[in-house]
Amino acid sequence: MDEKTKDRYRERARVIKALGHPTRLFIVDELSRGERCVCELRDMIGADISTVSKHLSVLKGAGLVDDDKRGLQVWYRLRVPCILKFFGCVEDVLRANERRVAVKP
Amino acid sequence: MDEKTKDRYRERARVIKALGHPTRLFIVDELSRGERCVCELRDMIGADISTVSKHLSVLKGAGLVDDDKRGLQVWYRLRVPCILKFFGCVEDVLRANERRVAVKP
DNA sequence: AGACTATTTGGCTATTCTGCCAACCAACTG
DNA sequence: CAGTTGGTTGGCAGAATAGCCAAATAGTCT
Repeated sequence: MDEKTKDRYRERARVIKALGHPTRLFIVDELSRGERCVCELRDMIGADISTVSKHLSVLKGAGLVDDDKRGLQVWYRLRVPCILKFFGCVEDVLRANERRVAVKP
Repeated sequence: MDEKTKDRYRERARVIKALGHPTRLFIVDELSRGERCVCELRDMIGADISTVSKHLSVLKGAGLVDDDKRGLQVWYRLRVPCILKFFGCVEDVLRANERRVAVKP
């Protein structure tokens, strides 16, 4: 595998890794319903605002969300909605896993 | 957010996190073309076989692949093919990112 | 200007993840 | 049965992540 191909996989992994955290997954889910400001997200998540802000910057760095300052608040929104379709597939995996546990204990 | 909802996000994140590594992404991509044994994957990846084996066990733990021993070799295959559709979306994100870099340097 | 609010950044510790080596296990071969 | 091959597991050192606090920044309001 040449270096350029490896780089391509690295970039892809970076995008996916950004989704691989419960809090960031929640944020993406929430943003799928519309724009949210950081303080709204912090209230829903219940973590320190600096923690929420860092999660948002991971999502932004991966190109998954965009932000936009209006007055004192910063509003975030989803940049690439197709992500959401993927969540259905993740649910399929989880359902299959539940069956697997039931069948082979 | 109640504890049950958090757990649900944790499970989803675990599945996605399993995909968030260049090597594992490569493996999934390769398995989308058919079954592969560990030694074939090791040759393509060029890492120690124990490293490849551990990546496979992460994927298996997440319910993304299944394995099956035949003779000396262990063959792996994708368990939930819908994953592949997602990769198209990841590419969309990367293309959008390239545009972003071009526009705002 | 000074006080106040919303958010980001820096820094730190604790935890998790990676990848290599060595040891081990399982199935085949002579 | 001894030797060989293909894979997994345990252990460890180094890298990357997460989350909190404190400090810095940027807009608003008086």
